[in-house]
Amino acid sequence: MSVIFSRQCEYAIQAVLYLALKPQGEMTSIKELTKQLNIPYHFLGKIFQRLAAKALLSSLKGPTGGFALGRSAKDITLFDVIDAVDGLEFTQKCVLGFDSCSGRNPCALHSAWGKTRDEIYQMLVSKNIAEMARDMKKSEYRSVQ
Amino acid sequence: MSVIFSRQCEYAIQAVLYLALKPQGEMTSIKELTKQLNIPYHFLGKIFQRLAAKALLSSLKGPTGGFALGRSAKDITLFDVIDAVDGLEFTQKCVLGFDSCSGRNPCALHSAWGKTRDEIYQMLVSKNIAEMARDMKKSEYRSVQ
DNA sequence: TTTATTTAAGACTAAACGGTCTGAATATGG
DNA sequence: CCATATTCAGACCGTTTAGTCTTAAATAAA
Repeated sequence: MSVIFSRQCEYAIQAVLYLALKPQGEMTSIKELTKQLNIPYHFLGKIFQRLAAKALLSSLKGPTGGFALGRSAKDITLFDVIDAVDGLEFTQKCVLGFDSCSGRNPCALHSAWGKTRDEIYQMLVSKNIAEMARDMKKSEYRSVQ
Repeated sequence: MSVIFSRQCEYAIQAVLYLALKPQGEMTSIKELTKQLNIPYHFLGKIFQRLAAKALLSSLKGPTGGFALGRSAKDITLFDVIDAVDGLEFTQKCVLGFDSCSGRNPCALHSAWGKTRDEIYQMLVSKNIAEMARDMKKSEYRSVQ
């Protein structure tokens, strides 16, 4: 089981961070991505297809084709990727699963989780993927291994 | 999709919190629990069966039978319940799904998530389920509605 | 002792998620 | 024009999770 985000969302994040290190506009093939990141080929194809439909990515068919970020890496956060893949349910649901949980009728973790959730939100929006990808590269980030 | 814990783990937590409000040793039937908490009858039966096998609950067959906490509510935390149902994977896995993520080879969220994860841990162990259940009752907690 | 009520156990079904396969469409370069 | 490399699209399959059903075993009370 994944921690918070679905498997395909994790893959999407990893692949988008990989694209963020490429020169703007350069096309990268699914083949390269899945080899470098160790992600199932056709599965990432599906995921990227959807992200291209939502304009988070641009795509081009044919040889020299592939995918690129739909806008500058400086203008994309992890939150954007998560929104596009998993949606934003996780920002709203009660962490203990109580349907009736609310400020007026709080569960035992309502306020504590509210604080944590805000922190997670900040974690996802305070840096763009260009910075994040650079940080990972700096600290000897290796995609495979 | 649930936030962090599986559906059955959420059910387990809800039901255990319900038991925590009962006089120690009093048996509560699956029927009462599933009615009050709006949980599928047979599913909670399965979940509680496993929790009884792990001694987190005690059980008794026959009329006047049912389930009770295996030890004092003061000696049980949500962490205990989560450990018994979902296990502790979520405390170890990389939030972005990188297999290779570690202190030496950190992902872009490694340190930020570490801090958040510690907070979540505190959230789960700093109060016992007796206190938690009382807190919820105080603030007009109603299981069904 | 009989009946009713409850958990125990395991097989079963349904839905969600992860992943694969195939063929068509599109673009490039020779 | 032709061969090749790529995405696009949709059907398909496998695994995990959620949830159901049935029967047996145990217990209590009449």
